[in-house]
Amino acid sequence: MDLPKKYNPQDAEQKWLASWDETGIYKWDETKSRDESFVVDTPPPTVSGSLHVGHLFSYSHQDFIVRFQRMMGKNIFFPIGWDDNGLPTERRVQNLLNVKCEAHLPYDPDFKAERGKKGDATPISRKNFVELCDEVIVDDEKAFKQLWTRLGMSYDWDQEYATINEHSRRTSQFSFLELLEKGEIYQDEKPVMWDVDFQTAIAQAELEDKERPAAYNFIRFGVEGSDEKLVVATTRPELLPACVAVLVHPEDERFKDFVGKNAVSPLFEVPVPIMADEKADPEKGTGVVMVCTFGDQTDVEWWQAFKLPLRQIIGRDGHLLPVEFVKAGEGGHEKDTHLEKMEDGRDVVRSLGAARMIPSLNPEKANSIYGTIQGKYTKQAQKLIIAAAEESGTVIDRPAENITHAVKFFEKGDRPLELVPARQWYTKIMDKKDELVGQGRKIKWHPEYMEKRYAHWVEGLNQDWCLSRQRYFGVPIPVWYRIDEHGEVCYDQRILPSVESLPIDPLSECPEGFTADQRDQPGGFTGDPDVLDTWATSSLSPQVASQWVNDKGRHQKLFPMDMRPQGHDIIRTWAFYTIVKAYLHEKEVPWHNVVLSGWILDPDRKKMSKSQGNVVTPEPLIDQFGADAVRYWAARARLGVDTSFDEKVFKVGKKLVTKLFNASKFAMGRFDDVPAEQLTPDKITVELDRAVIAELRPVIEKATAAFKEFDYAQALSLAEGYFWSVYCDNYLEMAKQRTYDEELTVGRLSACATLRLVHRALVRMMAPFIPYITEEVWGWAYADDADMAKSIHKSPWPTLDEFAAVEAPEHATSYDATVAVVDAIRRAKADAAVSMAAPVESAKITVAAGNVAAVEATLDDIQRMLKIETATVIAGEVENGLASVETVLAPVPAAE
RNA sequence: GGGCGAUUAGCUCAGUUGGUUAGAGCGCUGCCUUCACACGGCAGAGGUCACAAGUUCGAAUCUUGUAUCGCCCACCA
Repeated sequence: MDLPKKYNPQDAEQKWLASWDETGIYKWDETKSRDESFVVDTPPPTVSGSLHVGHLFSYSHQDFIVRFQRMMGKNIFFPIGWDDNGLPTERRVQNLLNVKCEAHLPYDPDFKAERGKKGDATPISRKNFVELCDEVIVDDEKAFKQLWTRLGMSYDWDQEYATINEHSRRTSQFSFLELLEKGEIYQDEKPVMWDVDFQTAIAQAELEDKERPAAYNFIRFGVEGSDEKLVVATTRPELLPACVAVLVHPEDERFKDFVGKNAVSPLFEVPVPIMADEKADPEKGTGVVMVCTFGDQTDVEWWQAFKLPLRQIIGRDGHLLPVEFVKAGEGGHEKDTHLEKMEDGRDVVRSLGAARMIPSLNPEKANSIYGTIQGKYTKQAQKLIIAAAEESGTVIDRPAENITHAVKFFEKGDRPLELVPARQWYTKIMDKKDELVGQGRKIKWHPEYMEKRYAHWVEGLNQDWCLSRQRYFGVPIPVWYRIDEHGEVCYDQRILPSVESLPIDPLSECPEGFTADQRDQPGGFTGDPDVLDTWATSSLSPQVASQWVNDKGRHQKLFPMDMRPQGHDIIRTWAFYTIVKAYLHEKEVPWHNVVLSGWILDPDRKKMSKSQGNVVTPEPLIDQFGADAVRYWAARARLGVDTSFDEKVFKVGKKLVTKLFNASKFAMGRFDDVPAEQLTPDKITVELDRAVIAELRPVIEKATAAFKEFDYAQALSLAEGYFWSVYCDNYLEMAKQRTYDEELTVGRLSACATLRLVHRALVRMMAPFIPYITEEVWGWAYADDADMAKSIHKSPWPTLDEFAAVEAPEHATSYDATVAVVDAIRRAKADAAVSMAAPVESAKITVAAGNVAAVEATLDDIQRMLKIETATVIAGEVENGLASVETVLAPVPAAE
């Protein structure tokens, strides 16, 4: 065998990628049964995001498990998708092509965008915009594909999908329509969490708390028919004009007498009821809370509970809306909007925005003050209100107290969320929290404690899943509405598309039976302008990959899936919503296992992320260390554990690759001239060889068990430990002298068979982690074995059966006792500062009585390894129960 | 404030159901140019397992509490 002197990872990567592609070893076989398959719900990476080493890390984890399952004989379904749906792509297209989407515009089939266009953004229709997104992401997806391929991901590229492509849109819209029909989706108009910059509603899962400085302002409210004052503490004085009530705790003696009366807000002089409620905390602020529409979630709850009027002053763009204060108590003017009970029991805000009249005792003054804040952002309005209050001299009770408190933000947003009443679509989840927790329990989480995070999230949900987003690049909500003869949109008269027609864009396509010129006309129709939350589509990744909509048989074969790999940060979104969808559609769990990777932290233990500016880009790493070494680094981290980015580990990986290359080359060179047919387990007759195989058995057993439980890190550690220490450092050294025998003696045959069979097992145990070098080495000797496959990655995972014909060593302690003796002699040589190859004239070896026979059984190998002329083994007291040795070194030959 | 996780050698981490002197890699020190590999080998130094109390014949491992760090949730008057 003529083997190369050095291993070059780059060359090997190119060579084997081409080979794997050509032979199609990673292809899913559609004809195999579900039982024989292992099905993965791969996370589609956000293609417009930047790649960093964290991606290499977590994606490698999936591949370890998949490659193990493949070697276990499973038919692997390992698709790959691209998450190109949503805001990141939308922003990229806007910047790159200088366009903006205006949903109401008609589709222009001839529109062409130019890159780098200057000047004002060109307004285009939603359909045009989506088409541009499709174009832009092609390049991103190429870059990702390149990287995943090089990393050695064993994807079946025939199963590629994208979350915005036609199939995903069709699947997502189909899901929407099916759940609508089942009554699991409804439309409602109520206060929602609203981002004033993105101008869209968002869901609870997209919230992020941020600590912000604020100040308690102590503001005096008057009490009707009394000279007394009630002092309210508020961090949001700008909402004073939106105040609809004042609340105190029912048991609070200080305020008992006020309940039932009216308070009068300062500056605007709006009479509002003083009410009692348990939720008003006497300890907080002054114990008196003003209810505004809307300062926070509690305001919404009080507003609903007490049927308070709606005084919406914050607009969807974050500016203060125009309102008019009118004389209070003069009938006919009270046009505040209210919450109404619908026939189906839901509460709905009626006549939204129709009335912006607020009753005041002094409308002239109120209008004058409001005039200074109308149209301003909330922050400016706040300053102006405080200034006005200070100016009046009677409103401020005492100086403001500075505090910091958590404020809700959209996770991608820059300004706090507002609560704004709006018509949105929801998926019902509040009514099935218990069932959803139950579904989580049916799934195995790796690591296990992650299940609690899921359960806590579900238990803590306080609202249904808001599905609609007021954005452009996404899956359109497939609904049209009738418009009545007065031009009013009738939201309860929905027109739904047929399943066959999906996907549709209701803004550019007409419902059946209508023509385009009836759009937005009295008696005609209008399309729902919103798109679905990206999670509404991402949560269908199993159904998208399984072709649920198009091929029920195929879906049956793949669903529920075996494994969902993902980050723990998106348990509340991706994992949760996927569980929701699977439950709502099929009362099923989407997968049996979730495996959660940790994060990569920079050396300062901060999460690596683009916004922190501490990312390490992946390609140079692979260039420098090779894909195998990068994967090795990933494999050392257990699931769920955050890991710091440590370049030393890449070096260790590279060393392992080199060691495997060299050790393989050497080992194979030792048995190369013996026909493989002769190197069978039954030829392993020498005590040392049997002892070494006895050491291997538990390694195979434990690594297999660990891998079955998704603990790849443990499996690697076992294989690597055995390879380096037992195989290389000890066994190769001990057995190689026997392989130098000129005759094919029984001893040489036994050593060669051991070297080959153990090596053949070890290299397979490392194949899931370092697929390139193992494939390279495999090709040298084992690709033609009858019980193996051409590719190591299609060859069977090692089992004890392969060594069943090897008898156990005569002495149970053979290996340990032998190594103890070897170590003792090595120590003696090290103490004498001579080479390990230095000859020893005689050695008197003392071991525990029980080990004498064991050591004698391997003494010949020990002597040949350490060049010992004569050796005697005696029983005696030894420290640590191992071995001690007295050696007489041979005289050093005179230098020539 | 509630929950989850972590705390083991200078650094990065293993330590499976409590069991003899707590491990690995890197780094460090000394030695060995041994015919697979100097991207190597051998040997060595280095730890009161965060702290305290408890259970036990025996605790890094179990219980309780404390401290520090990380994450998630709640807290927005």
